[in-house]
Amino acid sequence: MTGSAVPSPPRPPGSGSGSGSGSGSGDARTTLPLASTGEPERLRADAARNRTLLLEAASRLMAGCGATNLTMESVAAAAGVGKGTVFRRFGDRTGLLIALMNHREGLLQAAFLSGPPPMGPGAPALDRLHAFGPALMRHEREHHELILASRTDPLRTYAVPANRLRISHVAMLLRQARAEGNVELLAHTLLGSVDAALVHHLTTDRSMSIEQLDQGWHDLVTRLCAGP
Amino acid sequence: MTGSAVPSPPRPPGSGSGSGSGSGSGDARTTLPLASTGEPERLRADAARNRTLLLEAASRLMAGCGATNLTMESVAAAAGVGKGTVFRRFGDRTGLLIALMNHREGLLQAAFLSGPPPMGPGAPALDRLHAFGPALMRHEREHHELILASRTDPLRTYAVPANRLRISHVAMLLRQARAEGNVELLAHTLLGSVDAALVHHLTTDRSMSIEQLDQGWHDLVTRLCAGP
DNA sequence: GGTGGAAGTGGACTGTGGTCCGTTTGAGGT
DNA sequence: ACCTCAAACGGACCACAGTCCACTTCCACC
Repeated sequence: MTGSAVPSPPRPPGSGSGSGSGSGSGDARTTLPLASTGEPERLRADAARNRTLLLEAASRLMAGCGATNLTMESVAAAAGVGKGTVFRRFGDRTGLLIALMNHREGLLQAAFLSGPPPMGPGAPALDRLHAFGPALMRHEREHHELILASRTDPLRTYAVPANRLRISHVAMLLRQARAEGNVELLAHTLLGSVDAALVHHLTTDRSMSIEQLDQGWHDLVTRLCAGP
Repeated sequence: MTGSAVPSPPRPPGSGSGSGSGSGSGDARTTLPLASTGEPERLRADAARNRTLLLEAASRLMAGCGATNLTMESVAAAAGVGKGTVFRRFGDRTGLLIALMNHREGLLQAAFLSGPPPMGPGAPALDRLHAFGPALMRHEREHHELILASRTDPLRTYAVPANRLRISHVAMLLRQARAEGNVELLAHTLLGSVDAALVHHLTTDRSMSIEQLDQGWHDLVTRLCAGP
């Protein structure tokens, strides 16, 4: 089920939508903008159909050959369209991977936006924060190949809808938990500590266990939210 | 996993001679594995000469056209060698950029390894930590183009000598400052909060000032090192 | 039902990263 | 001096990302 609620950059150049989510005021609890970049503009029927075909083809090929071996031409061929179509729709290879990633992010988003406590609404902000890190780490581990492959340009990461949502969500929780300081910066710091690449490095090359990282997250959240 | 896609280069320079930076016990104060990635292995005279020619040519071209417009062929041509030579020496394009980056890291390393207090040895660890962040941010801003361009593969970052040195240095200072918890993880978190890409994003897209980020660093260091 | 034109399509084309392999060169051994 | 061979070299070659533009299809409006 390709929900098609997935935002994607129909316009290759991207250039980001202006000032989007307010720097310090948006409350994701009340507004559910989901992936903020807004719904993709209306696609013509054939374009929408091809978009779905392409995402499915890409997913299928990736499962078979791995993300690094995914070529634009093979995706186009597998979907039965021309190569130009892939580029028009997703801008570039990274854009395709990001679209794929956003598409798979749905479950996690549902869990922390509207799922049951302690991650979803209903639990105290601090509890939600504590629950968020471990869940995020596990999610990223599951999709780490795609996530890492889609990170070719470090700056682009910050424009990915899924990541923007995470940031604003964590920032909101920090605000609710009365964390002091620059909450946006704190949110980035917190999320950086469970970054997919970092987790992969620490568990693979530095032989840390995922439980150690969970513990690290708890410590960090505790320290950042603790009153003076 | 498709067998770690890193197309192991023929002769990647360095490869770290991973001395120590022990998982949890080494003290970088006494051992100076130094980044320098040293001059790696002994190169034949002609190879060494060409290596220098290539780095100079690359630096010159980059100054003129920017890192993104740097092509391997143009570097080879400018240095008066064949394209194969560039690849043999640096493995791939990213390898060349990383080598260039390591090369420019010298001053900063000297400053925190053996410069005057408060960053260099002689000052209390906590002071050194506080001084480190702002200096690092300014250094990265100065070279952000090269730094960002060299980050094509997120995992590779952790193998870059300069970054490994930073990590172990910060971890050492944290240990000396009696920070509790997983110091290696804390070091990554701390450094992540002043990551070049993040700083660029926050200052450029989110209109934060560098002084706000300095403040954020101080708060973070204070919280992470504060006793209970 | 027709029609104008914007949106979408496909595939030839280009530039660059990366590989391969036959040739050359430097340095240690005799 | 000469010999030997691993290391270094160079450039032809290949694959793939990304561009371009002539052509086709949808759909909003008559």
